[in-house]
Amino acid sequence: MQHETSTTLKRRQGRDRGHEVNVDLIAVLVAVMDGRPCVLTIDRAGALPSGPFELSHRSLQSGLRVWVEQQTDHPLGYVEQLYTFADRDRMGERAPRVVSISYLGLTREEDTEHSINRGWCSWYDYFPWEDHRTGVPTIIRNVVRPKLRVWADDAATTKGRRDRWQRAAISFGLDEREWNEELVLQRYELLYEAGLVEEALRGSDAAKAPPVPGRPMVADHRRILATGIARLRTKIKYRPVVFELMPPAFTLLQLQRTVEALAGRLVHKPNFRRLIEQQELVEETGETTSDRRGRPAKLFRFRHAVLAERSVAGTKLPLMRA
Amino acid sequence: MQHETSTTLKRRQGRDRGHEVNVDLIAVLVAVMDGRPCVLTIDRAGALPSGPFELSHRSLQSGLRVWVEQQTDHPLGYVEQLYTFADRDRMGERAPRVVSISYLGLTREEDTEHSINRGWCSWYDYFPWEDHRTGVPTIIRNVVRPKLRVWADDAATTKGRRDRWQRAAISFGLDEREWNEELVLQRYELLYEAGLVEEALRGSDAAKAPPVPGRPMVADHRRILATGIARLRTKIKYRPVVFELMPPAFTLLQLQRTVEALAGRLVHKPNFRRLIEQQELVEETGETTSDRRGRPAKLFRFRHAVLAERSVAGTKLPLMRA
DNA sequence: TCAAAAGTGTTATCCTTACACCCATGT
DNA sequence: ACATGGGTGTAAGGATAACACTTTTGA
Repeated sequence: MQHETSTTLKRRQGRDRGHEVNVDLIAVLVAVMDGRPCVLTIDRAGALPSGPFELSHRSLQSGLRVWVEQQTDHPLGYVEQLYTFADRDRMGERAPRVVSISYLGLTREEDTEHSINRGWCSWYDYFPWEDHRTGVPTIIRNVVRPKLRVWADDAATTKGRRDRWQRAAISFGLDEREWNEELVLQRYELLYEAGLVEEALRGSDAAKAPPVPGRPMVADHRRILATGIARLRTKIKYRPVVFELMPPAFTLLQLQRTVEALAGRLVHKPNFRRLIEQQELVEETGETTSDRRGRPAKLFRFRHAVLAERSVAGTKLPLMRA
Repeated sequence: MQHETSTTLKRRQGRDRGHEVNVDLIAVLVAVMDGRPCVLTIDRAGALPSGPFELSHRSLQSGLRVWVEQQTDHPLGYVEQLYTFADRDRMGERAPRVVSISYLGLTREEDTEHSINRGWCSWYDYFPWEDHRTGVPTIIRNVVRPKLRVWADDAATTKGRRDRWQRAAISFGLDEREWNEELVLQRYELLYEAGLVEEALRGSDAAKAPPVPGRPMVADHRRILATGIARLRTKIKYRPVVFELMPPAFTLLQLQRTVEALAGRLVHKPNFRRLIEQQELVEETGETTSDRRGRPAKLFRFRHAVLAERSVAGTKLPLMRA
């Protein structure tokens, strides 16, 4: 069995035909406007910008750029690959086989009427349970928790009921547990499994419990969006990616509000400022703002040098000194 | 431009033909045998187990399992997706267009002659500069550093030379910089860019400088392996994945040696033990070993409960208390 | 004067790191 | 005795979290 190299190579080199698949490139494009973390869709139905990967594309990323710029007139800045999906059953009814390679993109967008019309809307429209900036959303106590309770109790065995409830409680921070903002995908998948989001009910005609509030999206796009949010919430903690979402000059409070919009929770102002300055992520421009009420704030810009200077990796292992 | 939904949907639903691509599934299978972090290849040329994604496969993962089990007779345990590649130019000469979806798999393998014959070999054969357990490898001082120096000096401008050397120094921990074991992929890509690995020389017939030591692999498999190692070195720090590589019962030193094999550096024994026990990752089996010299060691097993109990996510933001 | 936002100082606590040392077993 | 590995104690230093407080502006 181990000496299949030659046949394997033949397959890789395409001499065996018949395994061709359609490959889609799909983008989660994020911008933060006035404290709202927004995602770009190409229509009201909630479809992320996407298009097929073609032989003419130089690479996956360049193919993605082509489609996004064509569909949205929006130039693409920072981009990173998210995940590749290909599950049957999750793409809606009788969908043909497609592999979706998803990407996360970060940009800046002015907060104008025009922008909103062009399909930017808050990701909390799709995930209302994710915004904890003003405390635990009431929807969790009033809707999510009771519905998950029912789902858990619906399990066949005692152990099944306990396991379901434990998963629910951990994901959503129930029963005195801490809320963990990074578990965006876990939460969505749990609701999907429990039949509590619209996407999960599409295949079957069975009369199920009405879903939890939160705008659905086309095909499995809401799952892809959840993947993107989760990735971004994790990444802002160890890489200076927030700055991709900021204008060239900004105040520390603006920066803080952007982080809070993404994380979906508030941060401690004095400590946040120290954290940023101590890490030498920013430098003063010399200017100040005074457009709003309150004391004028110093303007800062991102120190692009840190991208080269540091490799920033948390250790977390008790290494020996060299 | 924004109202392309219908055409986009048509494309997604495959009504436009002609964009079919071959999709390959490819596995980086890892096991640690006697202090050596091993990767499975299906031949002596250094080909990772792989095969085409077919319409009959239920999902990407299940397709992968089929191929790996067929090509290696090895059952697949823990699996996670790594990255999806599709660069032209990196697949060897005139290769046709292929999208490679790569996975990382962790297993246990007995350390027998049989195993070695079946294609397990140390990943440090492919990346000799990555093993810092016995100090900085001589190959870095004697080969890598001088060759990168030449490459850096070969840049057109002063700034180009400075930038190249800075990248080299950060990646490889030169000039008093700290070694960062997570930058496996960065290092390989840098060597590739500098024309210092065999894979980079394949296309051109130009007489280039001889490459740095380190076994090459088929197509871009060494890059995929580097991606897998990097992922694993990062992940062991925040998820209890090491245990996938351990036998059911083990001593703390065995666990430590496994971590060290993966990280490519030594850890501080007393602190390592405290870290493990304090996190309640393991529990005593009650037995002890005495097969070797030295005081008999307690045997431990992984507490599978922690997988459910905790969600383990580092904060790193100065959050406000709830 | 007050509200709102900018900023500074300081302390308590925890985690990481490092060092020092003792224990148990086989040769 | 000593080498090898197992195992504990503890103190220094740094990062984080929390609290209290001052400053500067516009209404």
